[in-house]
Amino acid sequence: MTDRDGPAAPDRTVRQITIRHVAERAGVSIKSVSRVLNKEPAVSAAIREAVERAAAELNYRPNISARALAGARSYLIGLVYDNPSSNYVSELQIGAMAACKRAGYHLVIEQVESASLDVRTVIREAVGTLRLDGVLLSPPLSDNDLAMSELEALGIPYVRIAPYLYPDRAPSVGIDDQLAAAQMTFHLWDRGHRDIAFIAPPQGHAAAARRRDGFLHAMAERGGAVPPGFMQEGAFTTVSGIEAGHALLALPTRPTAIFASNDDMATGVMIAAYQAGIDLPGDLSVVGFDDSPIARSLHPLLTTVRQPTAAMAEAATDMLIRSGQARAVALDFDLVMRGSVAIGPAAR
Amino acid sequence: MTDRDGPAAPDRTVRQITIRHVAERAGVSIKSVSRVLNKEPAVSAAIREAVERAAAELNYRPNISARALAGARSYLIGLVYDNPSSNYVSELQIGAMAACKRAGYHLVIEQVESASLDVRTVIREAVGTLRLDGVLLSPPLSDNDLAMSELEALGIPYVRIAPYLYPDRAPSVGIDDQLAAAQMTFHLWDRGHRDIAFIAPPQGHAAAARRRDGFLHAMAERGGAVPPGFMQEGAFTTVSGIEAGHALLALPTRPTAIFASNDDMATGVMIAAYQAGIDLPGDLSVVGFDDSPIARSLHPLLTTVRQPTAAMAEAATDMLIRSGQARAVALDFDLVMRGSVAIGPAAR
DNA sequence: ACCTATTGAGACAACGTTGTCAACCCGCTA
DNA sequence: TAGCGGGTTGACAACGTTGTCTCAATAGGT
Repeated sequence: MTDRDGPAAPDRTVRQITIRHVAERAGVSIKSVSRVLNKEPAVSAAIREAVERAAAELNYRPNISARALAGARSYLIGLVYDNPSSNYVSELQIGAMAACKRAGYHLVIEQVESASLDVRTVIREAVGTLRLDGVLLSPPLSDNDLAMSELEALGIPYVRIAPYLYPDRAPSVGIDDQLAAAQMTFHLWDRGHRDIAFIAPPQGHAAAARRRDGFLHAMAERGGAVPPGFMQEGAFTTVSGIEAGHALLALPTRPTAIFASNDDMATGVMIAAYQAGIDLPGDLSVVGFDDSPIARSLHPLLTTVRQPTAAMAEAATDMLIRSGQARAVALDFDLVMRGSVAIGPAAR
Repeated sequence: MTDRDGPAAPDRTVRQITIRHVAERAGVSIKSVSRVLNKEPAVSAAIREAVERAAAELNYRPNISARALAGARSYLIGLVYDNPSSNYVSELQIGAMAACKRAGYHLVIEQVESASLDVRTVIREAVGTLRLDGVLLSPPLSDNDLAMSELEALGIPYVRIAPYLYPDRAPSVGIDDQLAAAQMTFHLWDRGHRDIAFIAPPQGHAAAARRRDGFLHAMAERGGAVPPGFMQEGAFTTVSGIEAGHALLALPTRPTAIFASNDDMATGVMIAAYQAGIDLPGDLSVVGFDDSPIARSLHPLLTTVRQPTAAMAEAATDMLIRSGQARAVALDFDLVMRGSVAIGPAAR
């Protein structure tokens, strides 16, 4: 185990600056240093200042391993995800990292296959070995019973991001998917569309099912009809969007607007329209959901719903760090109006 | 600090299963358990087996904090990145995580603004506090002097992913960008294109500058001419691709093919072509570089160069974990032929 | 002036693992 | 039979921090 140190191996034996050095320089006990660093009460201003100066001068960084070993906190938050779009994960990470950085925490990421039993193992392994202070569960893991049970058994706090099922099982952060879908539907309606088709998320996909409800309720509220052929089922992929698009565009009475329950499927619809020689948005309006980056690369630019993904992760991480008692938190969403919606027949 | 435990607070006082429990159950000393777990030599088969059984029965997981504190290794690898495309980062993470998982390591991610002095702080903070065993530097940090100097000062091994500058400064993993660009250029040439324009990466952007060299050398080798107007400068964004595309398409002699040095700019070129009413790929062939997911969402599908991003990160992580002496490693790339290249004038 | 709270500070023992070193056992040689 | 060396094993002390306990000093009430 020591023969790993070749001639070029870096010198890992440099002694680090410890709390003891700081204590010595400040002329106090190590415990007082610890108190100052952890912002514990009952420290005089004089000692606090002396310690802070000494720490700054020595450029002292507490050793997280020692902290975790001695104390209760590991200063590590885990982000567990399956594999939704990379952009989505990336946004989550940005938000989570921002919150971590602010509080001196660090982010450890773990990927799992949510379908497999692997979930249990990965969580047990990561938590057991890393002593995470909390875990962020992102879709579709936010509704994964195995993951939640395991975390509960291990007694680790966790927050679910954009869950759908079991709303009160654990703290969560999300948006009101149903309201967002309804508002988008009203937008189409108000722009003069009546024949609106919907491409639903795959069966069983959680948060997204609420998008379908939002669409249907909004249509009902306005007194609009949704013929059976106007409800297509997708798989959240571009390809499934192309298929659903072709099916809808082949209908005897063609919809004047198509609401895809995510942006990838909306992209597919646009491709289908290109292929069918249909003018966008003149002959067909298309809207999506998520505001993934592709929405800004399409032609025309896609009108969609923006979820504050990064903010959601940030809020969730804060909840974990603060260990507050908050339950389900709903953040605001935005309807992003771009060029893919034109005036419909009823408003011409 | 203790009033954080509300009534609903999880019981974090559960004692974990330690090496001592395993030792007791196996009837050996804790040191022997440690030896077995670390696969040290000089352990009899009998003890090895007894320890392994006991550990499995107790479902024992070594505490990473204690390991890091007592020993030399923290079992933590850091991935530092600025913010290239989210897909790219995601691929890196997948590769790095795979290598980590295999070796019982975990991945900590840190984002920095490479332009700012922040780089130093983030690295010092993360390394100083986490005791990382190694750091993965991803573009554009792979060429960041500040980052490298800091890591060298700290004595932490690091591997650069897809670097360009200072090829021998530290171990690195990449592809041969110049060769890839040359091969793509030959591909266009061989399909009958002679008037080929190039949209270069922003000044100073590292690995990508080699793409420009590859293009120019390939053209020179075939005896082709590259008029000044055919070399445009982009900013790696879709918008800059649109601008460059419009500039190129407004030229008196229009190129029959455009080689954009990344996929986002190729997307922009396609949008510019749509807007100018130019038929793709009939009147204009377009190729990109990176094989980002958008390449598969465009219409027509984009021909591009696929970098084995995940494999690069995986190889880099392995190098870190094994602490081998390998230097610059070049992995294989692929030319992904899709529909965006048509037969050019010279081959008709 | 005395006693009692209250607050500030330090000594010391964890925490769970690995590194060091000494002791042991075995078979072999002199 | 004693001595020797290689291969195994275990005792014990780190590692750097926080939690607990104790003690001193100060303030407040009679």
